[in-house]
Amino acid sequence: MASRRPTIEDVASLAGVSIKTVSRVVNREPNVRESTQQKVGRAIEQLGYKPNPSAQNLASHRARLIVLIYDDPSAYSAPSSGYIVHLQEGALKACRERGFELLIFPCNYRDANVGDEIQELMDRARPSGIILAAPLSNMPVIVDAVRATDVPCVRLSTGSENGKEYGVATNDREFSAEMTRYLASLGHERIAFIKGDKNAKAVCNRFDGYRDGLQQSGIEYSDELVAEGDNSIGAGEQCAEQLLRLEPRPTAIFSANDDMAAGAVRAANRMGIRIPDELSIAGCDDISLAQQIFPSLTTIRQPLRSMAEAAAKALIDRSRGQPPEPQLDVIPAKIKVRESTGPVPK
Amino acid sequence: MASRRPTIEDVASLAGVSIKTVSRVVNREPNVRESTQQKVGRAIEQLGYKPNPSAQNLASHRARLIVLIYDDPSAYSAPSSGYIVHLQEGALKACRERGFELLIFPCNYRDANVGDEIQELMDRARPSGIILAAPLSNMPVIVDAVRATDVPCVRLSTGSENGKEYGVATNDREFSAEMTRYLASLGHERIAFIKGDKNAKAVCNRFDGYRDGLQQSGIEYSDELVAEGDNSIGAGEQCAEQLLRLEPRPTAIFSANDDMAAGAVRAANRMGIRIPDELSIAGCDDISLAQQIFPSLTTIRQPLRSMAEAAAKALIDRSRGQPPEPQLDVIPAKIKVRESTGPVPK
DNA sequence: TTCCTGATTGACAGCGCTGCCATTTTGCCC
DNA sequence: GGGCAAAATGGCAGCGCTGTCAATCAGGAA
Repeated sequence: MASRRPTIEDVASLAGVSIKTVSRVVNREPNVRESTQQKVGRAIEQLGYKPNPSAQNLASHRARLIVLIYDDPSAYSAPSSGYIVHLQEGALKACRERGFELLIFPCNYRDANVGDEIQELMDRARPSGIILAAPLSNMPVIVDAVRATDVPCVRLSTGSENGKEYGVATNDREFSAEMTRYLASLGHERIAFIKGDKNAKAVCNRFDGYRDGLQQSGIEYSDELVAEGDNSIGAGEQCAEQLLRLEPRPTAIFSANDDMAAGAVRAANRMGIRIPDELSIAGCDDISLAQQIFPSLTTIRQPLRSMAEAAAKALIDRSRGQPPEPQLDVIPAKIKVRESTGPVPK
Repeated sequence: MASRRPTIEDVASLAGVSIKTVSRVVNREPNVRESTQQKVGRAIEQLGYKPNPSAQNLASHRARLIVLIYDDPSAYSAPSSGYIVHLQEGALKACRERGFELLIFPCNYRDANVGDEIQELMDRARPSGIILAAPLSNMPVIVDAVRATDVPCVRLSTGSENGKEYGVATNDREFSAEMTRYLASLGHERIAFIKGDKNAKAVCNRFDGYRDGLQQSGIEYSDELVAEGDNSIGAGEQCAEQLLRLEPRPTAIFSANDDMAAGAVRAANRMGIRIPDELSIAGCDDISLAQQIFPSLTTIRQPLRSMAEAAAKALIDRSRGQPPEPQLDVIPAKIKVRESTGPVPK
């Protein structure tokens, strides 16, 4: 049983064709007679043949590899791990289905030499494509470094300023407006908002959505009710503390992401403010943390898996010569109501 | 500038040696004169040469690749994402330093065809080694499937039953005893314990440690104070609820992992029991969730990063012909006191 | 000086596949 | 039946490296 792995030659001789024809079948190239495909297919089956990716890559000058670049979760104020894991899952799914591998690449954009690191990875791994996760997808340092490598790239959660490139995003502005209207429909009028990192375009869109929602609900916007964090839990905690010291106190806090919303929950708990009896809190993203804390967060389920999957799929298709069609693929998100929101207190 | 990437031949001719000598320098093989190494090194530097991994792999019959296999976080009751991300970080660090890549492979051990999936991955990627994360590292289905591939494997958090293989674990039993003694030192006498999945050896060791700790503190063990979950947050919540209905109520709950401890926090919050005033809760692992919930968890900082790093390092060394020395590398963990524990209520 | 040993270097044949181009076969029209 | 374009297949040279083994060199013993 310890025999050599079958190679394309074994398949070819068993099927009685040339290795080139086997290669054609394996790569689903056109112009192969149906009967030949069957014959080769059977031989592949029988021998349990699996192409050697190193040989494929070497001969074809590209690796069947997608790289997912994201903000290092161990770095200060990086998005929490749930966010990344969801992206990994989606990208992995698309890759597996197509015989590609996924390489993960956490990186710290505060490092002076991120650019070099990225360049080096590309040199070493020669991937067919790059997926750039938020918030990195909007940071000039990173985006420029990636562009310099001339490897095709899909940026996640970029705004419409995406330009000529293909991108994947959600309808941030719309769903944020919807969440705001939802809070208003519960009777809330003093609805505070925690803004996120200015670099993250998607997060900014959410602020616009918040204002839209207020207006649509006939509530006047007030600067006083807005705080700005850096997307981290700690920042959310601080912002919430500040907002909750206002007189009169806001009855709802809507945060541009779940991490900061989780921080707001911590702050409220610490200050002895009951959720949702005295205060409603809502987030965005629906990372796993949203369900793990108490009370669980009302949030917006961002289709992170689907987004990463669409991105990986587009890159792989493209590497096979099928350019992606839309310039910005918008995958809609929807509200998920949990325990942290309720009617306005009397 | 858009010139062809330099190959080993370019380096060889610039340095005035044969390509084989360049190969020797690149691979740090012995028996190369110091002066030659310098010469080649300079040429590599000057050209910015990077070896083509596909060519290396093809010629050497193995990929410079480590696979990290873990329980799919999207599957029911899987460990939370923080656990995995820490492992990824550690493994990635060791791989990067040595020019290896890390492939991630979440899998669901409940799937009937996990074995096939693993086999297929090995066929496709031909990695130099496998890191098996807990709790998969103790599941016969998975372990057998991995053994069948004859790819070297390091299992994480296995018990001493690890056999002839190299493994990495922590001193679970000892630190659990220590945590128990710590709780006892705060005056607690009714210290409950939430056991985890029987399959996870490490988690079982923690139960033994709990009993040791009780004994060392002169507290009698009682079956009544022990509940058993499946390592998930939901299970922790249920177990805690059950334990907190006992009369008299336990004043502390020690959980075999952080996820279940987080579930216990949820249960206590839901039941209106104040932490740590009325109830102390402690976990194990120090996953990021431990700091994100309120109150933050007193726990045991398990050196997940270091463990994964040691595992990857051992595999890479081994693939280079240096077999790892110890059979079970024990990396000590230590207690991290946060907000969830306090003196026993009067 | 010559010979021998071990350290150092080089030559070259693949590794298993794909790209390119040549060749054969097929189908169809006159 | 001949002629021809298109479809189908084959041949083969690499891709950039490593393994194997042969060749060369340096240094000391005889």
